[in-house]
Parts: sequence; C-alpha cells; structure tokens
Amino acid sequence: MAATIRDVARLAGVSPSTVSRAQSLPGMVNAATRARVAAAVEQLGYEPNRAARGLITGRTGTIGLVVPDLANPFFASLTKGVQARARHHDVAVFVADTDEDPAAEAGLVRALSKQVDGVVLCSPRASDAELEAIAQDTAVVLVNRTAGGLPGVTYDNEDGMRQAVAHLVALGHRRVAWVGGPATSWSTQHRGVGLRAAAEALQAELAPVGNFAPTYEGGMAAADQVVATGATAVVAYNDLVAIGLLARLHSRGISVPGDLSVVGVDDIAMSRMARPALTTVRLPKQEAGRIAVELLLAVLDDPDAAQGQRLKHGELHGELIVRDSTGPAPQK
Amino acid sequence: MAATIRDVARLAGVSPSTVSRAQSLPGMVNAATRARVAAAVEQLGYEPNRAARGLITGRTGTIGLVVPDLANPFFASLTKGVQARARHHDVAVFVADTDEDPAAEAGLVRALSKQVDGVVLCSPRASDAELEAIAQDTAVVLVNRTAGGLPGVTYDNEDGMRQAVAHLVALGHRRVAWVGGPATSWSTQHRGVGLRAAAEALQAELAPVGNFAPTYEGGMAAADQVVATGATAVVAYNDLVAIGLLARLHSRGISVPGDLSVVGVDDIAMSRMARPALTTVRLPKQEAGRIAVELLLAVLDDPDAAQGQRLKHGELHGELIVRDSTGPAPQK
DNA sequence: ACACAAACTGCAACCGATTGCAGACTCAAC
DNA sequence: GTTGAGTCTGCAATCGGTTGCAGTTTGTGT
Repeated sequence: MAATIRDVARLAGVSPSTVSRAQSLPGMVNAATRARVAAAVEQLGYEPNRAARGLITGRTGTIGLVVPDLANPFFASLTKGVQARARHHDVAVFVADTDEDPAAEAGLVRALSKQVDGVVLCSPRASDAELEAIAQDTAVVLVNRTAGGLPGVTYDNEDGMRQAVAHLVALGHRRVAWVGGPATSWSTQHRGVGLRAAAEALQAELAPVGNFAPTYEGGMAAADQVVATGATAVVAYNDLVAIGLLARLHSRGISVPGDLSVVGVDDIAMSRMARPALTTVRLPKQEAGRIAVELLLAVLDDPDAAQGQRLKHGELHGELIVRDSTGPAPQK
Repeated sequence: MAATIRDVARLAGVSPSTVSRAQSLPGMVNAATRARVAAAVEQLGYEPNRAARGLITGRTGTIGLVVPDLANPFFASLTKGVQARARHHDVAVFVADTDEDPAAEAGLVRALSKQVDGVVLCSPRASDAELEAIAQDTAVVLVNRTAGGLPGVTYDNEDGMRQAVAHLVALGHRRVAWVGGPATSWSTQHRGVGLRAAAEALQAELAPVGNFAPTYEGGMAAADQVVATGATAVVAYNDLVAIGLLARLHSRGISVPGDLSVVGVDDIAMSRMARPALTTVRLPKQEAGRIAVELLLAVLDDPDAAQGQRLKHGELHGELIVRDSTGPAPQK
C-alpha cells in the first residue's frame, strides 16, 4: 500500500497538518521541520491522494475530455494537446470516447462530472439546451462548437472555406461539390455556410451532396454522388472523408487532380501520405487542445467569469496547405 | 453544485447510510424505501462520487492507461478497446501519453497510481526491474511487453513474422530487409528474433538496417538504407514506418511492389488507404485493450493471483493481410 | 396481550487529505 | 522574572461516501 500523509508524519515526527503545510505553504513551517518532512516524503515516495484533497478543496486537479472518436486522428491530436497542457499544469486527464453516439454524450459527462473539476467537450452533438443544462453543474469548455454563451474554442470555418474556394476558383473551377459531415455537426453547418458565402462571392457554383459519416467509409460512399454532380472540384468535410473519396475515385479510374480536384479539412498526418498528397485546410489541433485546457482552468479559477458576461472564447484560424490533389480545372 | 448522498437522503427522508445501501445492497432495504430513494436519486440526478468511495473501499472504479503516443493509430485503437471494456464494467479511464519519452513513464505511473486502482502500461520502455518496482505498490498489466511475471497481453510476434516471411519467400524473395523500431522496444526485439528464425527456416537472408523511430518519419529515414541492402523485400517495424518507406521509395522512383515489396505490422486504418495498399500483419488492437482491462480487473479482484504463481497472460495472434505492396520478386 | 425473532434503519467511526483556530514555545524588552 | 509579540505546530472539523453495530419496527406464535 502506498504511503499516506500519516505515515510521513509519523516518520518525520510531526502531525499530518504539518506535513500538509510543508508541502503547500512552505513558508509557514520551520526550515528544520520542513527538511525532516521532505526527507520522509522522499524516503516513502509519498504523493498526496488527489481524490482526498478534492473532497476538501473542491479541486481534484483532474479534468475530463470527451471526444466522439479517438481513432479519428483529428481527435487524437487534440487529445495530445489537452494532455500536454494539462500535464504542464499538473492536472490529470480522464478521456472518454462516445463512439460518435450522441446519446452517450450526456451520460458520459454526467458520470465524469463528479470526479473532475471540469470537462472539455469536443464536437458535441447535443442541443444547445442540453449543453447549457450540463454546464449548470459542471464547468464546461466546448471545442468545435458554440452554444449559448459557453466558453470554448472554435475554428474560423468560414475563413478556411473561403481559402479553399479561392484556391479552386483560381485554378479555374466553377462548380464545386461539398460533402458534408454529420447533419447535426456544428462544423458541418458552419463549413456549409462558409462555402456558400465564398462560392457566391467568387461566383462559383456550390453543389452539396448531402451528409456522410466523418470517416473514410463516408468518403467512399459519397464519391459517386460527387461525380454525378458534374463538379470539377470537391471540398470534403474532413481529411478522412477526402481520403475515402480519393480511394473510390481511384478505383473508378477518375484522375485526381486531372479530372477532379479534392480538398479536405484538418490536415491529419495521413493527408500528406495520401497519394496524391491531399490539399487541405490545416487546423491547429494541439493548439485547440491547449487553449481548451487554459480556458477550463481559467473558468475554474473564476467561475463567475464564465457565468457572467465576460465569456471566454478562442477562435483559431486554419491555413490552406496546397499539395497534389488540386490542380487546374479540366478543359471541357 | 452536484447532489451529494446527504441531499438524496434528506429528500427521501432517510439517512445517508440507507441511500448508500439502497444503491449497493438493494436486498438489504425495504422495497418501499428503496423506491423513495430511487425517486430522489432520479430527481436530483445523483451520481456517487467515486473518489470518496475509493477512500473507504480502496476501489475507485478508475484505471489508468499509459501509452507512448496517442497520435499513433495503433495506440488510439488500443485505447478505444480499453475504453469500451472499461465502460462495460463501469470503470473510468485516465489516459496518459508519454510522448515516447521513457523518462516520463515512471513519473506518470507514480502520479497516476494514487488515483486509480491499477494501470495498463502499453509498450513500456522501462527496464524489467523498474517495472517490477512499480508493480510493488500498484496493480499493473502490461501490453506489448513481458517483464518478470507481470500479467499482460502480448502478440505472438514470432508467428506474425513467420507469416510475413513465408509470404515473401513464396513470392520468390530471398533477401529481406528489416527496419527495426526503438532499440529498447520489446516488440522490436521479438520481431527481430522471429524474423531471424523464419528467415533461417525458410532459407532466406535477413538484412537488418537498424533502429528507427516508429513513425512515418522513421520510415522515410530508413528507406535509402533499405535500398542499399539490395533486398527485394522489406519488413517494417510497423505500418507507420512502412508508409514512410512507401513515400520515400515513391519519390526516389522505386516501384512497389515492382522493385521492392513492403510489409508492415499492425494494420492501422491508414494502411488500406495507402497507395499501394499495404500488406501487413494485422494485430487485434481493440482486443488487446479489452483483454488488458479484463486482466487488470481480475488482478484487482484477487491480488494474490498476480503476486503468486498463477500469473495471467494473454497472447494474441496476428494475421497477414495481403494487399498491393507485395508482389513477385523482380528477376535479376 | 406478550415474548421473540427477523427485517430494517440509523448512529458513528473511518478513509486521506486540508485548514481555522488556539495552544505552546522562543525570544527580547522592561 | 514577567509580559508580550511573533512563530510554529497540533487539534479537531470537514469533504462524500461506506459499513459494523446497535436500536427500532414489524410480524408471528402462543
């Protein structure tokens, strides 16, 4: 069994209170005593039990992270960012994966909320009302989503889409297909809006082909519909979908970018390994994770800031990375 | 603030003890009382605080998971397996990522150990002695590694490598290069042993090119050395490395599988998306995660089983998935 | 109506920490 | 030698649960 504060106290010949203070308020205890305590701590390899501390202080030094799918590299990177930042603040992270199941979301947050100080919720599918209800009794920071006045970090999807469309239009494309992700996804909606706005501004035509799973399979499923639109370029919800498109287009003998240009979103590691390497809007994923942690810790330090008017919100910008999957529009 | 057991007790008009028992030992409390408690629980959305329970029972219902790199799809899948199984047992999971830093390992486990019942350690780089020391005061289950008599789950690397070599030899390859992963990696060692044994048995020649980072970059870095060996086929430490090889070989104008056949290990999602699609030894990743959880829970239920003689250990088998990156050896 | 067992329920102690408060000690000044 | 201020340290309460033990009901047999 691991050492408790009492074991340390006994060994150092002081009371548990003194041990506790020696750790957290060193100035308050005599240097000689402090040294004895430090020696005992060292000898026993003592680490305070955060759970117990949490009961008293209300701060467990633990946060939760809820993501739709850890196998999606986008969320894996984001998780790494959260991890890294959390460790930097000496905070532990609970990770939960909803498996893209909206129903599991609320339950997971509820289950988590008791054991953590707050939760980072990524790309939640729940309604605004549900999210605000959750935020009633748990500190919440959203990622890839806005809801009510909840603090969060998002990407400027409109701007990213504008970059993508501008790139395609410059290459001579006039008709651009759009493969959306889950219909309830905030990102899908905002990317759709951004695309429509950009298409209008740049006098291109947008051809949405509907909503698909945000996966490789989703892209495979969407490919033929994309071809049927007669578009010369396509923007996919994310890179996974774009790579699925690439695969299906390849097997149908459609050349990329010769016949069709493909643009993704995210810039996951896989994208530069794709053949052809994928042109995509790079989103700073780890950065988003880091900011989410900072936001959450800030909210925890001053809950009123979040409840009141000055809500915190970070917005990150994507950057178009041009690779080999986009090229001049074919001459008809 | 979330509801506590006292709130529920007050609302139901009973004592906290009764609420506690109504939850855990339903048979011990009157049906009518139990119903009142259940209603109160429902109304308040009460969930017991695991941390507090853990102080008494010694079981927090939480386990830790330590992986080298969450951005590596292999570990992402494994994590999903752990998650899923843990949720099934109503156990929460702390995930920590060491960023492939062996020094961080022990520290993370130490930090985790106070807040969890046990830890699943994936592909640890620490020495056997260090691992056994850790296991002294924390229940540990290893994945991709054996050490002392610690319980764990591993893959039969020898058999997987045998399948790969047999496949290559059948295609006429006689000289096979081997790109190893981190030198301290248990998997690297066992795959190396398996390859040597298989090569000897099948009268092929093995050309090891050294140790590389288990990443896409590692593969890029190894490619030219592989070519220099004059081998007609190469087995890579994992799929990430294999895909890195593919990329560098492509840019050097070396045809796969025309000039060189490439085999990976893991079968991550990316592998079937690679061009050419990667032949690889598929390892059941989520399965490993699930088994690790079962093992850990079994150890927790009966610690002596692990300390004593009947140590638990799971071994999984890989399966060669033949895709397009392997073909007949070129005629010289 | 009374005794007695069985079935419930509540009291109080406990887990491992933190922290307000008060007591003990040191030391200097009068 | 007392007094007073200033440090340091320990006592005890507390957090949210769990559980051994004892007390209260309830129901049954006579």
